[in-house]
Amino acid sequence: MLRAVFMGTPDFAVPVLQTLFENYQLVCAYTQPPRLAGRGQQELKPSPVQKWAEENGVSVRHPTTLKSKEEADFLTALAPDVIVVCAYGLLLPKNILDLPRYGCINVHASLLPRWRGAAPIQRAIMAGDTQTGISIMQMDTGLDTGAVFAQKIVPILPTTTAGELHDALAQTGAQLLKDVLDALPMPTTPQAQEGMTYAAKLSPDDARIRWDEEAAAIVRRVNALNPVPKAYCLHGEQRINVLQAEVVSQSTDKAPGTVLDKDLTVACGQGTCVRLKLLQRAGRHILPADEFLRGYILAVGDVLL
RNA sequence: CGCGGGGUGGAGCAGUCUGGUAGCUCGUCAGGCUCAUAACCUGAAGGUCGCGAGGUUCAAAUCCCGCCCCCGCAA
Repeated sequence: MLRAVFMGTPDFAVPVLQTLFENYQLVCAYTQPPRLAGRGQQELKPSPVQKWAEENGVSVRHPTTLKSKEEADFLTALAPDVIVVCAYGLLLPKNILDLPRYGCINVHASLLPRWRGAAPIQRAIMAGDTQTGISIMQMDTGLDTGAVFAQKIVPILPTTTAGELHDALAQTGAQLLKDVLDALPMPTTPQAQEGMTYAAKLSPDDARIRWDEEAAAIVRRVNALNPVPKAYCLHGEQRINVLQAEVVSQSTDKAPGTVLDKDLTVACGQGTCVRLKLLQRAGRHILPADEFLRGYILAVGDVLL
């Protein structure tokens, strides 16, 4: 049976970890060290991968770097046939990439070479892609540049949120990884030179709704940032998160950001309109538009910023 | 000790600063109107105001103390 080491950190990596645990000889899980997280009394919080691993009796290591001789020796002693990496957050030095018989295999949430990097799921939705997917690749020293074993497409609907896509891709990734591992040794295909894009990490600025964008783009932003970090706008001093919105087929000559009616239809760029469906003001729960309006006054004519 | 908002009839909120018989928009139930309705009219039920046989007071949703829970930002 294949002897594997896993390296990953967030929720997205857990299904992959689980697959390795259930189908192969998983000898160790690497993850990012516990970090200060949560509000109030900041507490050291283990990563989702660490949590799952500990609950299932998988030994965990969370070094701050893999470049030390100590880590290299430890990994060598584990003698894995393959190292599976999924959203780990640490660069793997060449000596480790070359250590296992089958090298290091990465599960990436995009159809490479499109969306290499940190936030492929959100960027794909935000860009209006109608499909994305999973790529299983042989890692090399570049950032998501390795040759690809297999890819699987996952569709993106106009209403698909990052949360939904995240879950779908995580499942698909775990499944496709298993297909590849079971087929090893398996040929790879170098990534195409064309069509390469980088999925930059989301910045706080990315979450701000820009009302001068067209309605469709605003909806994509809303979907891409749901459930985290949440697209938002301002009503005076009030921060209002928008969790769901839809394009409305009507036009307006009102300034972008203007509330047009009691159904929360809002003017966007080029005379387009969106209707806000799910909102949340700071400190409050997420609410459907009608309930939101029951306790918060967003009058027709008000302008969102 | 990272910053901050909130827990009030089933839902969402106001009332708390300036203590004094609990309010608003919905929902629910009953009846009416209507060809009909998620529309309209009338009436009704439903609240220990997060918890503490805590403190202050003649009197606490409101002031003070302790605890629990939820959420926004930041990480």
